Amino acid sequence: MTNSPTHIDESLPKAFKLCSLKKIEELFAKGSLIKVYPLRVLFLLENLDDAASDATPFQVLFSAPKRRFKRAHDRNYIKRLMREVLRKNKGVLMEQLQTQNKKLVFSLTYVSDERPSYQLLEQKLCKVLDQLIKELNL
RNA sequence: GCGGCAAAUCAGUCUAUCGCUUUUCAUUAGAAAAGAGGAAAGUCCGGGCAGCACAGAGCAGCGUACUUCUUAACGGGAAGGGCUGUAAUGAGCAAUCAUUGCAGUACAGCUAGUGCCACAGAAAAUAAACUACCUCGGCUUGCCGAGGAAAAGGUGAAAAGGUGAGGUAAGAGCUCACCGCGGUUACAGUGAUGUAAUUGGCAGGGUAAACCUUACGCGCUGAAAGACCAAAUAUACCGAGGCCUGCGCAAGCAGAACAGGCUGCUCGCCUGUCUCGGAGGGUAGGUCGAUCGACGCUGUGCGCGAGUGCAGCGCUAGAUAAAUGAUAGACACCAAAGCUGCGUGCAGCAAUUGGUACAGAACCCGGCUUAUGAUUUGCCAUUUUU
RNA sequence: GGUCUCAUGGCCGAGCGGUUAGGCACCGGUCUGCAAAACCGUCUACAGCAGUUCGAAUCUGCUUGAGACCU
Repeated sequence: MTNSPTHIDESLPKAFKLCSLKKIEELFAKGSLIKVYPLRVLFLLENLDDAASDATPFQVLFSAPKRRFKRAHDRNYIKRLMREVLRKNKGVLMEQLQTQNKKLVFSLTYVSDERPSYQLLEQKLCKVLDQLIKELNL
């Protein structure tokens, strides 16, 4: 998972997705909260063992509430957008995590009532990433 | 031109960059191929599939309800019949009837029983008699009493067959003609039903999307079903009390009692063996189910049709906190304003701006319902012009 | 994914085929120097669209919204 200088890795395969039910429950029970409207972020930091070297530096969960978006295709659209933005802007976060040998588990929840545009979401999500990196360095 | 209904087709396309899921290939890096819908939706029906249950019977419950057909099945679909509304035409004094077009139709049974029908009205279902009508009697001469009758008035959603004529004190299916309604018979039709003849003076208002009756159908639960792997396992532990009857030396057998099961209930059948209290352990996940099927397309035979037989070709998502996307550009289509032409609301033109619907598979099929952008065809209704 | 329930004024809530009770709130009045309390009065409703029926909040179908349960 080393980034070459010429080619920026913009992939986001399934290993980065948070699937374990136990981890999710732990996250929602103990996670810390950051709010950057229209996003709501819960996160949890872990020390990475040497044995689990193949593990990804972070795992993320995307969520769009059914309460606010009645139609399935609207929820899918929002989750796709969030994933798209994260995939393009995750580089800095990855580097920080790898140098500190830590693992981050976090969730992204969209809490507005309106369908977002790509540009708006990118701007907001970059703010979120900045804050996360600040938290890391504390 | 606008609106409605029905049927059919499509569901924006291409390029670049960066990504997602599955499969195949490759030692790796990576490469190639495939990747949402007509409704994937609502979950309103039906089936496959799976588990549990199932000697059998009865009761309850749920559903369906013109006929015939179609199908794996259906509450779906097709064809046909009846009924209702509406328009036109025709017959008739009228009541009403016939034909045609269009639209609708949850359309078994109130003549099995029970219930309900507010208000108004005399009376709301075994008929009855407020006003008015007729006869007789009385007198204060416009009222009272007795009787007749049920046509007229008014009420209501609905008033006890309708119209016309005869008849009568007045009237009444009281009688007659026609119409409507019911019964029977014959004929036609697989049948719903239709046609004709004959008969009944007419009895029996409506309501079953009121209880209900009749006929037919339905075992229950749904992929969070279920199977396998892994892991774990408790009919365990502690305390208190109890341990029935018969036979038998005993082991055991039989019975009783209790508990449980037969997933709506009962009969009936089967299984097990003590009760009370205390304390207290454990359930990360993975694989299959799961995508070749009542499958699709083409041709052809049968059938009015829904459908169905045969032949050929094709393989067309399989995810699992859940994949098919984002950005940029070009083209296509729609709308708006602009210019030109004239028949003044149409045609042509180049460029600009905005928009391109409804909506996301979650085991799989057959329907129904709802949402929705265009295009084409047919039918119906309406408006305007020639 | 599956199963089921509910919807009546601003809020709570009765009504099971015949003019939609009642309470709270709001508004107006009486009372008071002013207000509160009390009393009197007014206003505002059957989620929507069809059907059955003489008549529907109630019965039936479809739609919309809200909520609950099953791992």
